[in-house]
Amino acid sequence: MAKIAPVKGTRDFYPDRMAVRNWIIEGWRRASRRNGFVEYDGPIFEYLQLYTQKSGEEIAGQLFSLTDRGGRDLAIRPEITPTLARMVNQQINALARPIKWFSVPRLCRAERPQKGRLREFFQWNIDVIGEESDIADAECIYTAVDYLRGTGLKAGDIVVKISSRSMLAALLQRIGFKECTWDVVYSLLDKRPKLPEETFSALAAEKIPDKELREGLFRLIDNAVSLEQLATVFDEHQAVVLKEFFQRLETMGVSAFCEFDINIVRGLAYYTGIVYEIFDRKQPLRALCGGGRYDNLLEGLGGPKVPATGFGMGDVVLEIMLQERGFLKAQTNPVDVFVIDADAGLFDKVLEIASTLRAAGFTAVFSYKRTWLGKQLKQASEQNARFAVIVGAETEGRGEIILKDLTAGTQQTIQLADFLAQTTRYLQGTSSTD
RNA sequence: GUGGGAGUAGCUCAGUUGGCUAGAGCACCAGGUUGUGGUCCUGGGGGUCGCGGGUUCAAGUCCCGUCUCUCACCCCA
Repeated sequence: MAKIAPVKGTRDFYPDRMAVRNWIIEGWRRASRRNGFVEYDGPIFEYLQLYTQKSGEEIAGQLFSLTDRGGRDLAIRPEITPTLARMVNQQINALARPIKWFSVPRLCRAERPQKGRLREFFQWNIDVIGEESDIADAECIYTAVDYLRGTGLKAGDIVVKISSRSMLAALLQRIGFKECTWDVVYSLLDKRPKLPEETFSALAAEKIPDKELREGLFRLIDNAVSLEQLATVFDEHQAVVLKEFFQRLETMGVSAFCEFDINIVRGLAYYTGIVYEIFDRKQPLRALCGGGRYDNLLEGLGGPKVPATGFGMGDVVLEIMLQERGFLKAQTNPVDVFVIDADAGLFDKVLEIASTLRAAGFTAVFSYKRTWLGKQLKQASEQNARFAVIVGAETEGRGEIILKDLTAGTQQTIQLADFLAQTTRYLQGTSSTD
C-alpha cells in the first residue's frame, strides 16, 4: 500500500504542535474578550459568488472551489469578512451597535506555499461594525497590540505602520490626480517598500505617464516622512485628523508600537479610511497583521451602508516570530498525579484513586502495565507528572499511601481517606483542569 | 504560472576517485532494577537510499526523465 502524503501547504498538528496552536488561539480569545469583543463563526464553505462579487472573478483561481451534488458552486472560505458581512446584513436591524465581534476561522487559499504562507491556516479577525468614529479603529489597533505585548513582544520588536486612505485621497486630489487613477497609485505605493529605488521609478513612469503628476507624487512622498510635514507643507486637514488619531493611541499607551507610513495602503480596493499593517522590525517577513476601515463593504454585498473596521492576523507568521524569539510557551496538558501500584494485587486501588481524583477535576493517569515501582516512576517522569501516589503492600494495610512530589523529590506517607477528602490541599500548586 | 535549492531510518544528517551485508546522533521499545523517577550502561526494531530508465563487472554515488518538498518571484483577502 502506498503511503499517502499530507496535502501541500497543510500541517499535521501532533500534540506538541497542537499545544502551540491552542496557546496562540487562546491568547487571541482572551485579548478579544478583555477588549469587549464576542465570538462568532460561520460555515467553512460559502457560495462562490460571495467571494467573486466582492473581489472579481479572477479571485476564483486562488480559491478551493467545488460543485456540490445539486450543482451549486461553492468555495472553502479564504477569509471570513464576507461571511461576517453576510451574517450582519442578515440581521442588521436586530443587532445592537456597536457590533464588536471576533472569530478565529480556519481558512484555505489555493496559493503556492512559502515561508509564512500556507494553504490552510488560522486567522484572528476582529471587527467593529456600525461605528464611524476612528475610536473604533484605535480600539482594534489597541487590541492587536494588547495581544502581541502579552506574548512578550516589545515596541522594539514590532511596529504598527499606519496611514489613512482618506488622507491619501485628499492629497492625491490636491496634486491633480483624478479619482479614477487613485487605485493605480495605491497599488504603486503598496509596492514601493518592496522594490529597489530604480525599479520603483521605472514602474512609476509606466503607471503614471504624466511627468508633472509623477513628480508631484514624488514630492508628496518625500514630504510624507512625518504627519507634521504633511500638515504644514500641504496644509491638509486629513493629516491633522490622522495626527489626532495618533494622539489617541498615545493616550491608550500603545504609541511606542505605532508609526505613520504613507506607503501603507493595503492591496484591496475596499478600504476607505485608516489602514495599517504590523511588521517585525528586524526580519523582512511578510506582514503579521493587516486591517483598516471598510465603510462600503456591507453595502457592496447587498446590505445597507454601515461603517466597519477591523483586522486579520494569521497564525503562521506569528508563530515564526514568536518561535525565533523563544516566546512560545505552549505545553501539552500536564499530568497532576501518576498513580502507582508497588505490589501485585493492588491495581484495583489504583483505579479507584485515579477515578476519584478525576472526578475532583485533576488529571490522573496510571500505567497500563503491571510492572515494578521504578518503571512506573520513570513513566511518571516521562509524562511530567507533578505528583505520584504510590499504593504499596507495606502501607496499604494501614490505609495509607505515599504521596511523592516529583519536582521536589520529597514524599510523605498519609492516610488515603485524608488525601481523597482534601485533594486540593495536598496537590496545591497543581492546576485543576475542569 | 516563472526561477533557484533539496530528497538516505520517525527527526537531523554522514556516506571518500562508483567497490564487501548502507551508518551516526536523537527518538522509540526492552533489559540492567522483586519498594523509588530524571543521569548512565547494554541490546533491539525500524531503510525499495523519492520514483522510473540508462551507463558499468559493480550505482546511495555518474547521466536522462519524472514526482515531491522547500525558498524566492507573481499575487496577497
